[in-house]
Amino acid sequence: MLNYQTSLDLMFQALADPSRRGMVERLSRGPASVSELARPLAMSLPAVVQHLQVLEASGLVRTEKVGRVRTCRIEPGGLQLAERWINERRTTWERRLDCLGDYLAETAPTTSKDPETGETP
Amino acid sequence: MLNYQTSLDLMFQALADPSRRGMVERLSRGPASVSELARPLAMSLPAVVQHLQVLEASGLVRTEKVGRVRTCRIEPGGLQLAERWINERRTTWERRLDCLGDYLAETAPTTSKDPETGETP
DNA sequence: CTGATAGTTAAGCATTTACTTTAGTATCAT
DNA sequence: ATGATACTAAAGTAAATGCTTAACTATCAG
Repeated sequence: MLNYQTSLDLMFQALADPSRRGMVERLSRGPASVSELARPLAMSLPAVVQHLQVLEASGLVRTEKVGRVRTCRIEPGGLQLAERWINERRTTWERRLDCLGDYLAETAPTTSKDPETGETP
Repeated sequence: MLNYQTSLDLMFQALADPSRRGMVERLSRGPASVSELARPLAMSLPAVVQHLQVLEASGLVRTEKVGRVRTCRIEPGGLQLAERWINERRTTWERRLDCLGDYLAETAPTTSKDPETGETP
């Protein structure tokens, strides 16, 4: 089991490549084989498989081989980790802005002008 | 102006490093100078500045130099792009699951579970 | 069995990344 | 003016990344 930081590293790293994001987009519309994933991409099959390994390691995609075809699907809830991190940043930042708003409203309730220059920035 | 794909590349790439995420976390609690950002990190100051350049290029952070100190702050709405992409994937995937649920319910309404006993045969 | 399909393994290579050190340049306090 | 502070610029490096090609292994259809 990987720790939180490493999981986020792998997840964001996996999403940082347009081909890999393309694969995730394709897979969120339904499962696909490796060759199906490869078809729209301008690269060799081994390259696609390597991208796929990155996606699997990140927990975004799960694959399963039956016969000679490997079927790839979205790992449900795989994106949750990234989503959570982003939401935490947003709320921390928004809460801070609220406090700042309170502070400004309290300190200078009437001044929308710079008292030095008399200008509105 | 950068296109959508490149912006996502830069954003996710920027978030894929724990030091940079640490800086973003610090900055979402309020502005900081370069040295303040560097303090908790086990690396040289130039390294921190390089990370900062990645964050600026990604649109997550804005910096401004006054006198000899460069003040760094979160770029409001910088995370929106990543957030939007993730949400789009989630909804696409969830909608698909709904359809699949409909399909299963229609095709085999009685075979997955006995609604009386709750048992799976 | 034979050939085609689907994927795998391994090795190599150019580029990018994440640092480092060393040597600066402004700015500020005294 | 002098020294300390806060960066900045440049160059070098080890490791990671994103590919490639070539050769190989299963599986399936006829």
